[in-house]
Amino acid sequence: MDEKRIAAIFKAFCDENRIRIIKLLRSGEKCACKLLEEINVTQPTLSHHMKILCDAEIVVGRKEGKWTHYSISEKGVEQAKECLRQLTTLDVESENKPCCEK
Amino acid sequence: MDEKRIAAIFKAFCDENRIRIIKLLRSGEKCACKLLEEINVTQPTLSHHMKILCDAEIVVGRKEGKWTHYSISEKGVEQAKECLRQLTTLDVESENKPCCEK
DNA sequence: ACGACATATAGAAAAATGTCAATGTATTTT
DNA sequence: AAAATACATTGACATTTTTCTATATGTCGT
Repeated sequence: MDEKRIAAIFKAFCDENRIRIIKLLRSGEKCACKLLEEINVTQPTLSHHMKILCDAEIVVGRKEGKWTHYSISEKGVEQAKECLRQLTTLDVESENKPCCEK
Repeated sequence: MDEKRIAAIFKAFCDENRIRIIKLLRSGEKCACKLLEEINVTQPTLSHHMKILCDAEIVVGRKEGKWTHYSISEKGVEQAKECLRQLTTLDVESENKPCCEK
């Protein structure tokens, strides 16, 4: 995966309000109006955050009439975890010449 | 952990250059001058990114004479993984009233 | 002690992000 | 059909982040 996409995925988790939204969704699917009651932003701001979360595929939206129900995407979360794993797993294969020795 | 700290941890992973730096460190400890050769920023900008990575505890710096050797912190990475797990694990306990029903 | 080197810090400019008010688009309710 | 509701989009503004140049700090070699 390219750096830009990886960055987009983790951007989901680097705003305080988005973290609050994710925490709220742990208890299950919620519609935007419910989320709006719980976090202290205006409706357009919430909508903006939901877009970022959905683009990162951490959250999915399900439209039903005039409501949109959001929930955590198990698939997206797995991808984020896998991404974090790949990024941070040491590569023992590549021999690493010590650098900047005296 | 509070939202601010969680955000700080994941900020490590939401800049393209920092992701490149982390990828470089997978092959083992590297000094700043080596990293500088590989990513396309000035020395102060690299220094700035290293500070963010170290503050997030994803990377640790080891000073040795005039050099600073950076490496991925296994401990910090584990904490990030655990954090991601906790954030995204569904809470089956809390019953979730369906909201916004017709 | 002096010059060269490695890195950090300060300050400013540029770019990206978060926020809100106003407005648009569906859909539902009356 | 009109009003109300739920959500998205637009555009403006403020804040934060990224980046640079210039400079400071600390260490090494001579």
